[in-house]
Amino acid sequence: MEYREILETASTHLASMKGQIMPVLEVARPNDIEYAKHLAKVISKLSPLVGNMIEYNVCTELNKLEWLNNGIWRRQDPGFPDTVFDGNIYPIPGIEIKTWFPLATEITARFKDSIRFFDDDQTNVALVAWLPEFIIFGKPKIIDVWVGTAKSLAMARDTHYNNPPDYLVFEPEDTTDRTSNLQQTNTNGYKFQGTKNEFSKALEIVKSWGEGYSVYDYSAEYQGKIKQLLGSFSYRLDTNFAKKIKQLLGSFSYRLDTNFAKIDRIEHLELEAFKFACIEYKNIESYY
DNA sequence: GTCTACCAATGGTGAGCTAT
DNA sequence: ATAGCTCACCATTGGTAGAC
Repeated sequence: MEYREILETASTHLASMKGQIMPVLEVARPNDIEYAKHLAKVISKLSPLVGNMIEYNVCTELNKLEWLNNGIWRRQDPGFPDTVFDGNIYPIPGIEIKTWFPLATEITARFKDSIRFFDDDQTNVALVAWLPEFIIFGKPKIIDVWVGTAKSLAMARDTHYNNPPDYLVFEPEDTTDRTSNLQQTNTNGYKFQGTKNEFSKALEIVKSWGEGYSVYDYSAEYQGKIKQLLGSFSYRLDTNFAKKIKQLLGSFSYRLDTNFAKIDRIEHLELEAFKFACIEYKNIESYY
């Protein structure tokens, strides 16, 4: 089996898990209305725990299929992606599992990995939407699954966010010399915080880069340019003195955007369609 | 083996803006 | 007036290295 074939088979199988109940835990049925109200408020707290259990379950599920002695699916936590095919196939196929509790305010899962890791398109992302079988109580139930390529998510994210000088997207630094716990793999986003006047100045600089200045590019050259706007010390110092220095160097104030790459916001076409399909389930009547 | 320092990464909430 | 949405911000976690 070739790696694309393995990914394809696994992805199809994951999609077929729709409707499955995960017998991992059960929330007891509330006996009175007061407790039911309370439960409705806090049920989303289960999300991280159930998410992890679903990841574990998905791995077990995949190993039920026949893989022609090429290997087995193995869960790595921590590590990226969550689930990899451990065998004699290269590049190593993998599936990153993201879980979504559709009653929460938004899809809180993020996808920050640099597009540089997906050259071979060997990684897929599965978004698993789940709810308790009776909305606020019962066992977790998979209501739908979407699978797409990691590469397409990364591309959607980078093109959606990068828009200098208003918004800058940075590749992870070269950390190959560091120990494993200090390795960077994630992109990050920074939002402009300066005044209108400063913005016009920044825009001038950006325009001076020439045609295609706002198209995202992970090359060292482009990254160097946007890094100049941010300045290496902008988030450490916020005094008038620092502001003056930054003006002299042509760098401006930015804020690290911790919402960056939430998959709810990256405007990935297929994922948006899936999202709208799932929102149906927010309507409790449609659920029964 | 244990403790401290440090770090990447994630799940989640709510104020305030906007369209109706 | 209000429902829905955008965006800023927070709390917390799991992990390693290095000193002792």
